[in-house]
Amino acid sequence: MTFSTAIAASTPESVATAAIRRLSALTPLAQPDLAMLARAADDARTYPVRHSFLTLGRPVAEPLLVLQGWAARVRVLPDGRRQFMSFYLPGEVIGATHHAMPIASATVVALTECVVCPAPAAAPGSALAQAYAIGAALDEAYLLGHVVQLGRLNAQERIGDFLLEIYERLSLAGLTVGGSFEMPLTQEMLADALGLTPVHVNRMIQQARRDGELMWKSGRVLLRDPERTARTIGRFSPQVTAVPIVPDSDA
Amino acid sequence: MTFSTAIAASTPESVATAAIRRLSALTPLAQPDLAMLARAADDARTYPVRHSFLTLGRPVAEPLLVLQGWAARVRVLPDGRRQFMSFYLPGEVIGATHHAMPIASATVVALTECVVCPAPAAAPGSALAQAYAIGAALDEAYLLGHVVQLGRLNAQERIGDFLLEIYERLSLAGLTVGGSFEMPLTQEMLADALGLTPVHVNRMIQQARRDGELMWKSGRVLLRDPERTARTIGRFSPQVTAVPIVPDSDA
DNA sequence: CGCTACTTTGATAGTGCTCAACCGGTGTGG
DNA sequence: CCACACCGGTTGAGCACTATCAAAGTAGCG
Repeated sequence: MTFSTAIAASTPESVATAAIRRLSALTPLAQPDLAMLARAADDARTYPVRHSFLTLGRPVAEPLLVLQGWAARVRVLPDGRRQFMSFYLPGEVIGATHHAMPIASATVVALTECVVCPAPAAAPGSALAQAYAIGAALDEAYLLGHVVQLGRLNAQERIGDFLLEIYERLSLAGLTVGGSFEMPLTQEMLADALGLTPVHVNRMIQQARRDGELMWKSGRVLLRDPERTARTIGRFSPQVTAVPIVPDSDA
Repeated sequence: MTFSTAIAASTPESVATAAIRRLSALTPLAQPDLAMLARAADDARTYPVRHSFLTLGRPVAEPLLVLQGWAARVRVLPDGRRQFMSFYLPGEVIGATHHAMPIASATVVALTECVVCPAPAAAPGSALAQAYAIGAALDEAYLLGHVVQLGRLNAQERIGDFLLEIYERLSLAGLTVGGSFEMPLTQEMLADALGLTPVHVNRMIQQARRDGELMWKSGRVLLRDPERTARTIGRFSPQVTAVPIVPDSDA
């Protein structure tokens, strides 16, 4: 209940506002879907940092919709090296097992305090089902982007690319304010996402600051010129709008 | 028709043998499914090296079952840097779009001459559907493994891990002979998969040879002691058998 | 025989890592 | 109210791993 109060305190917002905003951004949702989500949010539960939502090799329970907070898929090597493989932000679904694989292929832990609720089952063909599908596709696109990032970008580019991706993702949920956003990760966590050392992450961030690329103070990041940064990295942004939204007849 | 002749020439083998063997290894297939596969293989087509099965941002056509050869998902940065994100080996499916995303999130190219056929649609609940589902889960597990590899393994470990993974995957298709297997990738391609330089890949391979870890001659690799190598890297192998299968009669 | 593609080798530079210490804010207990 | 501990961020020195550039060696193929 530390920094999340800033969001939860403002009046007409429910705990599910950001998540609903993101899903609506993927596909405009109709009333029944919104009602389902509101109802599901009544079962919201709060989990502390380091809580494991899923454990590698253990069965997957129901899919969870993240309402607030950050979670991540992580793998820890026997010698202690750690790698974050992907992140779950508000409006994203943990354990959306499109394929009927009952076994978790990775551990999912809470990076911050997290509020989650059961992801309501979408009626086949509904807008919510569409939103889930797009979400799953984005998931994979982010993962592919992560591979490129780790394989072919240098430290500075990785940091820029990562922040741009987070910026885009949080924007979908309405969690950015004028190019700035909450970044609850420590530099050590960032290092574990980017395949770097905490010390080196620190140095590269400082250089980016000196170069006027970003501001980063007390858990909040401001990207000075996202477009320019994206261009210099050659960042590829998965386009949500790539899906033709044909309202009348679809799958 | 270069090295693949070694496989295709032997008599009772069809062009689909390896693929069928892999799918059967994922889940024992019954007669109707096998018949479907055999029929689909009649529509097999051969594509040359560098053929694009899918192109980033373009619509996805029908899913394709790889019968022979290797393909890969690739991303090329504006400045020419290249990264392979995942591979498709015989028995694996290109464009298995579990989520209804009509747009390709990556380009898929043939790394060798490839024989592919349309992946026959599986009846819901059939063994083939189950095989596809397990295949999709493995796909994701390999991708997650790739992230860890690029993020937290050094050059030698990456090479070892990669070869072990390929060894396991080819084993499912029956394409290994006593710990050795065809490895059609050039060292440059390997570098693009592992996020390294061709020169450095070459040096690390030579060191692995000197250390007695492997033999590598004219496109064929022999791992001397896979278990030991796996242990020293701390490799995590996704378990196919995690899915309950009735034990008494298998392939 | 000469091409082309791939592998190998050498020398040198640079990016990122390791180790170690210090700084600053925050929470806790005396 | 201050001492202390703790966590995360910051800094420095030195080193290791990997990249870069350039060239030579090798094998298949027309």
